[in-house]
Amino acid sequence: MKQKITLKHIAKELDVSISTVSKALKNSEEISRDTKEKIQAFAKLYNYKPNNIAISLKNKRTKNIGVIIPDIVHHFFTTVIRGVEKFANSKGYNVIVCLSDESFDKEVINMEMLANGSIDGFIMSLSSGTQEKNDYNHLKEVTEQGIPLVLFDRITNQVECDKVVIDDKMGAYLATKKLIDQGRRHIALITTKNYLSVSKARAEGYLKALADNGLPVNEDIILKMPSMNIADEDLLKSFFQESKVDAVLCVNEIFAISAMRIAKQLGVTIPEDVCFIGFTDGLLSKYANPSLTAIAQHGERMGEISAQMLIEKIESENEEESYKTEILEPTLIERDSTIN
Amino acid sequence: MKQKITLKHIAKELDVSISTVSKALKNSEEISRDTKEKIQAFAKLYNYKPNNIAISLKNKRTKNIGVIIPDIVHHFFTTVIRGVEKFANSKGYNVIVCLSDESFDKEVINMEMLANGSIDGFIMSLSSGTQEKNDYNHLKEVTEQGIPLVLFDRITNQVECDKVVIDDKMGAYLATKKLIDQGRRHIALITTKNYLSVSKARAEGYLKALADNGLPVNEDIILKMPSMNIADEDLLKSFFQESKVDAVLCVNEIFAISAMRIAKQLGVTIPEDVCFIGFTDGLLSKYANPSLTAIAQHGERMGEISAQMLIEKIESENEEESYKTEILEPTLIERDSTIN
DNA sequence: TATTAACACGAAACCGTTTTCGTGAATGGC
DNA sequence: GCCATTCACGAAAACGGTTTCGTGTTAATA
Repeated sequence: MKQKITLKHIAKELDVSISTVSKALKNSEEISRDTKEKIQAFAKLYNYKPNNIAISLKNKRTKNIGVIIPDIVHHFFTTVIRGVEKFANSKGYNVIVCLSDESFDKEVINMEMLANGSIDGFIMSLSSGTQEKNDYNHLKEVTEQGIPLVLFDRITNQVECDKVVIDDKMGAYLATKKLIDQGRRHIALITTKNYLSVSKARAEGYLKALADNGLPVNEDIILKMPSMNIADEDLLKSFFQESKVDAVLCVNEIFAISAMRIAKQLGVTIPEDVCFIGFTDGLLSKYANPSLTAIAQHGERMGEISAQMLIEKIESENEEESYKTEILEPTLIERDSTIN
Repeated sequence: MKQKITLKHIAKELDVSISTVSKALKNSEEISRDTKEKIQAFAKLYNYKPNNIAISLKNKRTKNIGVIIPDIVHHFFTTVIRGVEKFANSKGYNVIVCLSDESFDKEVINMEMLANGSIDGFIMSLSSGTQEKNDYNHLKEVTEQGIPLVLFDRITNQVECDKVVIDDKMGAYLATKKLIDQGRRHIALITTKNYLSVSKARAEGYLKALADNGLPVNEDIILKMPSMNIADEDLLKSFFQESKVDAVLCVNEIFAISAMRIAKQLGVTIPEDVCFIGFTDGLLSKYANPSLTAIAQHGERMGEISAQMLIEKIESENEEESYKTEILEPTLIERDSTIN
């Protein structure tokens, strides 16, 4: 096992001072050409690489960014991470990923772990626990310390920082409008409990589209699922048996896929009898049968933009506090679960 | 913006030395009770937290582990990360995730970035580029420096280190055996080019099952897809038109789902006419129509074990080089794409 | 020849901790 | 009242770099 070589080793070996070695390796003008060549050759031979930790301590810059997300086994979040990674790596940053597991406590613990020098800034999406509890002190503490923070997708207006979202309301509006234009009049909404910011915005878009087109709101066909990661199949079954609907908008893929399956079992033909549109254009939508028309959330783009905003803040000299909210436009990806 | 407080600040403020503060906060016996209480109260008031970077430099321990995977928008890898996160976090470690994007060069760059002090050890799965190139010098360099390394799933026997895999050969054997037991005689294998270690192992299991049951190998029904992330649909179509098969084993979910779709389009009924089994029991398998019988790879467990092995190596005192290979048993998850 | 400037390098501080060792003061024993 | 402990704390080195400033040597200038 060969030990990592340090400046001190090189200095001792070549009988010069540590500062000379440091400067020589940076090609400083101060050092004579002979000495530089000698030192550089030696360093290369022994594959010298400066120690990141020491540099971080000196510069007070880690070149790490912390990403805290609720869940990683989730297509949307992984695409965001990919976007973050891509941009961050191109700027020489590493990405530390922490999972809050939808829990407020874990979110706090993770932030505290990273906030003590491990990272230069945060990119995060709020856990449902945090949104439910409505407590954002851990975020405020971090921003007060001057650590840049970018919130994406699941955000709050109670914290001042940069934000990146897609226009969820518009997405739901687009989808609902599409269904209305196809002549659908009894459009169901399958969503979660209301504390998630995105669910709320999507419901608003749905309601606005109905209102703009003179359609009544029927509370009986707005179905709220108890969990967000899995659909309650019994609930869906009784729903489709009892309610007469000709279209369904779901706030996520899982709900949409499950709903389609149950509907098919009950003899419904898709899209003729009932059309389906889901949020989050992931693998499931693409490979569903019939394939699912979906609102694309552009996760990778979101990740890239988040990383870009964060790194700009990190590397900007001035202290002026100005925060932007970037709003991405959702896209309707038409597939076989709607007509045309 | 309140600056982070350091030992030095506390020391100056309370008019004691830095070492006294450090000891007091560690509840050292050396310091009098009065002084300790005073210092601890002050530290708590100003929410003092030691700087991780400084501690890392001092201890030569970062409490970070680096995970390098080929792709993150991939169910299996995300489950592994979740497992790693879970175990690592419970031991106070953070996880730095890097994506090699299936590229040898990126894998090398990522390793070098992290190997200079940023992490205490690596967990990784080889990129296809690396396996194709068959060059593992970057791994060897890292292990020679004494940095612990755990390889999972996509491994190589050319590097001495701890490894975690599932028994891919056994998985394929199990699946093929299952199909044979159901009376299937013309069992196709849909796989990738052979350089991926896992594909190779799975092909072996398939062949062994055929041989053990006296069935001939028909090269015409072993289909090799050009890409591993997406199925070539034209290839699949002509395959199902030309070959008469009564069962299909696929080395991943995407291939299986795509194959089922094409088959259905050609009038095949599943599972009566043709049975399907896929590798990687992910969301697609679960939500497919019909749902897909699959070989579960237990990604999360793999992640946990990898993290455990790595952290044991990191924290073990002795230098003795002994490496284990942990082999997990795959499980057949029966669903509607096979009979029973 | 004396002064000065350029050159090439080293000493030391610094980043924020931990930890070893030393030391002055208070206490105890005789 | 003297010596040896114990107590409570500080000084300083160390981790591995970067950077400012100082300095001895040489060469150019007056």
